[in-house]
Amino acid sequence: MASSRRIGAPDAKNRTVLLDAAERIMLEKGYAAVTSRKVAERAGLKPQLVHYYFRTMDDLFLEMFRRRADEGLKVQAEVVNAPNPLRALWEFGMDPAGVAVTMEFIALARHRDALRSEIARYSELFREGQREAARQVLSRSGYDLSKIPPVVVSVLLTSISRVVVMEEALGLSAGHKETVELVEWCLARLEESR
Amino acid sequence: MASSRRIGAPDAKNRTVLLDAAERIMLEKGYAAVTSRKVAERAGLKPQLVHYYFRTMDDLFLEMFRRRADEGLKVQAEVVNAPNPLRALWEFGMDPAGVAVTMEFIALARHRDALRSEIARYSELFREGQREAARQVLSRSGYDLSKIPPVVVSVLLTSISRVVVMEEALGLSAGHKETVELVEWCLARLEESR
DNA sequence: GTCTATAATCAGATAGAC
DNA sequence: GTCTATCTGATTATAGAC
Repeated sequence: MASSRRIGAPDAKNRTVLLDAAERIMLEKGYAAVTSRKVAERAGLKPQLVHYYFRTMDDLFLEMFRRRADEGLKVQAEVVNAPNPLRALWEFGMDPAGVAVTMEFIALARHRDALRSEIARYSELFREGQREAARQVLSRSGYDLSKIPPVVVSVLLTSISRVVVMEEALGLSAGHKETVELVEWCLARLEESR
Repeated sequence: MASSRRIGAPDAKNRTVLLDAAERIMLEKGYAAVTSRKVAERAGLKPQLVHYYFRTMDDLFLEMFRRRADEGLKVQAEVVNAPNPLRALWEFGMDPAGVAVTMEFIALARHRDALRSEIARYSELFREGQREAARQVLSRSGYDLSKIPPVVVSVLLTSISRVVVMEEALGLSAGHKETVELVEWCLARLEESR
């Protein structure tokens, strides 16, 4: 049942302050540490204000995710205009903070349905942008798109960067150097005309 | 400060019951839902018993992880004896429950140091086992090991299976079919003598 | 439109009883 | 060796004041 309690304006300054605080906590301490008290404390506000601007903690997480994903889509749209789009996408995907926050949202989403479907929706947009970039690069370089479906390039770049960065964060690095070298060798070949 | 409170015997029946309950909750609802109350409820025991058998919740998580990882290492050691070891490893890595629990532990570990280093230690063992399997397969098939370092095969199989399974759980499947086909085509080539 | 006082519940942990 | 009574504090959320 939807509560009738009033909610703060979407463009209020404190709302943004709270989202910023929540995001920093999520990155530093994980999603489970994002409680109304800790968010408020970090924002320098009273805990009850979290519930004034966000009806529930789930709403807060949803807004955090949307804000970040919209920003990420903008960055990706610029990144694919680089001289070597695949290489630029790869480096974009190797950003430790980006990977960490994404992993937090995915872990959180496994059991929060609203967040889960929102992540799926946005992920599809990210993948579509990457697929299109790969399609252009591959066809420009003269590859047979029926043999190397561009979308596979997107899945591989996403998979490898995420797991390598995640493992580094855990203190595991076996095989990373060799794998990164192989990926970069492949990217160089894909982005060079034949 | 180490507490002097006594702790239950490692082989007590209820200790196992609690670990089982905790593992099911982690799989179904995520690590944040693994609280002493919920674990006890699922186990049909009193909440205080969790703290009798495990000094802290962190200890409980550590024991859950060790039990599972030891079991996983045993399974992997058998799997690499299959006729097509890489293919068998790939299928082992595509197990949704295995991936889900692993992801939960990794997310949890990012900010719990004891768990983090334990995961790193075990991950190294898993990777080493896979590396050795890949080394044997590749050299048997006549590949040049200096061109395709076997450890890369391990990193790639781990990365791709984890992310594909994770995305499926979110309801995202764009590019998966094509990627799985490519992986299986590669595996077939690697495991066939040339 | 913005914020506070307060309810109701849940969590981790320990000392001490059987 | 096994389990319980209980403390202390944190957490989400709402109704209502400014």
